[in-house]
Amino acid sequence: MTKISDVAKKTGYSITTISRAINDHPYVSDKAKKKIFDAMRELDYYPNNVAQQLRGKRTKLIGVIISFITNPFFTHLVDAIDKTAFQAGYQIVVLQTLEEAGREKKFIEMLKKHQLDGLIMTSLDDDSPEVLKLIEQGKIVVCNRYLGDQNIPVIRIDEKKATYEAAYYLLAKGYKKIAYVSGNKQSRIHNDSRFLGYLQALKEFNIEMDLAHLFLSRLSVTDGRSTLIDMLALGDNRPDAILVISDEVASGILSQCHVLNIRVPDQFAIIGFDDQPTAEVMYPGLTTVRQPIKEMGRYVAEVMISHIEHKSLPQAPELTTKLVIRGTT
Amino acid sequence: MTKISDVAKKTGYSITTISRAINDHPYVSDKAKKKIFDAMRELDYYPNNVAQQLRGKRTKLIGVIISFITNPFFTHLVDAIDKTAFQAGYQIVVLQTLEEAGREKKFIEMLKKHQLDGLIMTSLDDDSPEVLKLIEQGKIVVCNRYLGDQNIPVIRIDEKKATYEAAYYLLAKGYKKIAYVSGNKQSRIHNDSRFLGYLQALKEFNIEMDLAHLFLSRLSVTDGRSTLIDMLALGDNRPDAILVISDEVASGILSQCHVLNIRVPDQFAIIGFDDQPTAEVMYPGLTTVRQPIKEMGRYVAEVMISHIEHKSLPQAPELTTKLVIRGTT
DNA sequence: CTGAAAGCGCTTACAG
DNA sequence: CTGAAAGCGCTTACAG
Repeated sequence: MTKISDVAKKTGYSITTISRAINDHPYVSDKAKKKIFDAMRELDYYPNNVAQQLRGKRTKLIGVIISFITNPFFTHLVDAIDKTAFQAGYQIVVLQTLEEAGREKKFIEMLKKHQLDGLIMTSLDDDSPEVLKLIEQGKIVVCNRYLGDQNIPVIRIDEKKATYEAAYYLLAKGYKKIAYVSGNKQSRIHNDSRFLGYLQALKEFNIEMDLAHLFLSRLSVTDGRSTLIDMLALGDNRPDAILVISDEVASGILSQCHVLNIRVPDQFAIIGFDDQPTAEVMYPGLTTVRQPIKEMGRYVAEVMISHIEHKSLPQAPELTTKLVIRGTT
Repeated sequence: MTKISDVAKKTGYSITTISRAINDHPYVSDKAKKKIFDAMRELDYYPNNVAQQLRGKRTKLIGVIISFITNPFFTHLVDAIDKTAFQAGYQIVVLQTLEEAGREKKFIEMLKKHQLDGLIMTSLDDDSPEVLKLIEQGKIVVCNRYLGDQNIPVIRIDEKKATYEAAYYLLAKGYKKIAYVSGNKQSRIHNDSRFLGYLQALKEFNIEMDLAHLFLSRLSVTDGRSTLIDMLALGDNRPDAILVISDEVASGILSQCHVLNIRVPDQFAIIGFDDQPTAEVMYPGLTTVRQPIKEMGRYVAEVMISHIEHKSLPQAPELTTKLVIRGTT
């Protein structure tokens, strides 16, 4: 492995001068620079980043914790974060928790061990004092969905408004029995702004929520399929419209409608959430709440980098959702 | 920032002993261990990984280069790689090229600068001597699709067989004009085993390929839509079946069929490639070539780690594709 | 079982 | 414009 002293030996300059040339320091003669860069090329020398870090204290690595990398919402978010970070000279490390206990902890350790300059978390299980301290220090930035302590700053869309508008749209169209399908757990539903937005719309139309129309912990395409079957089992009390907090689950429901010869939107209107690429190619096209993923990703990356570099924070953009109407409503 | 000397001061033991306790070295008294671990907890001390690396020469980071993180094929591959690597104590760094020149080069530099222990590449533009050397040294492992130098070891499915079987299936069903739609560029098609498999099937049925039925550089849903329109423009010479080397593009074609009221599979039979989650929820369900992504991901990770740790290579699994028949054929 | 000291490959304040 | 030396936070061979 060639190292800086090899370049020094080859050129006759000191290690100090080689280092300065590499780091674009002024006060290195052009003659020296040329000789040094030539030697570096010949030796195929690249400075050992680890040694540089030990001095400079920066890894130029930002961790991004997501639950599943196979979820398109997260890949689009990561994509936006990556593009912004890359331009600023940072590299993203995608860390998936798989919703397994222990993984999150391990990733936070990576931060504490200085493997990472900062950590962007799209979910947060552990809100222990140490983690809160890291958030305060700007080492951790939380974005997207966090349903815990309300004092923690979180970058997110106006979630309540998003579901309020979607439910309102259905109600205004005359649908009366609107089911709510979410990946969220029972225990956390009371803190969930998306659920609150749905409730508010119902309230404005003087409709009482029917607990039988609440379907929780529905995460996958398969869950979507079984959710439709659960709904049909309600007989006369079955919903006439479905607000699903995930395009993935919505696509399972819609697909199952084809299997069972149920007409959409005649028998069931369906609204999804996210506007993933799939929504557009489904048949009929899936009406869904589009999230400003790119804007959110860019902004959260900017905030993270400002913290790392001790710069002033960028101005917050408006993170506005939009109901995209297609064929399922 | 608390460091090892802080722990030493607090416990009264030497730095050496602290280090040994951390690294589970034998010959540290239980009494010392207890005192040290307690102090570590109290101080919220975590060893600086960067300093450890400078001694140990390992970052425990493996880079994975993909073109787009928003492509489900890659996320599933990354998922499988990640799971295997995580178990072995490695963390994955997902690097997307966005097919932009320069990014790949930058990522290879990360390897040379020792930011990464190894690099898994799912595509490879730069086959310069230095890169070939890194491949030989086992620092870089190539998997999936690489259409260049035939002497480079690549971990991949039997691509020729995969498309041969798909095309054969269509021909055996009586389809005569089979279009071939690929994301590949014109200039690389002659090295593309998938294309060769298609040709071979045609040959066995004594059918000459029609150049008008060859659609290249088709990468996105939108490309799929326009491809269908291009086909319709062929009038009498339009294909009766379509072999698409991407579920994404296939979903664009299928969706556009709905828009234009074209019956599938009556007027067009369609076969995709990958068996992405979307394939199952399309209407009708998309017939497609399933790739053994998990097995491939696991295996490529195992090979990478064996190289890094100078262990003997794992046995290669059979990477068998399978034609999954649904409603579009 | 424990510790002093060298060294990993760099950067940077200090001196010239 | 250039260089000798200290030091970043660890690990490990050597000595006890």
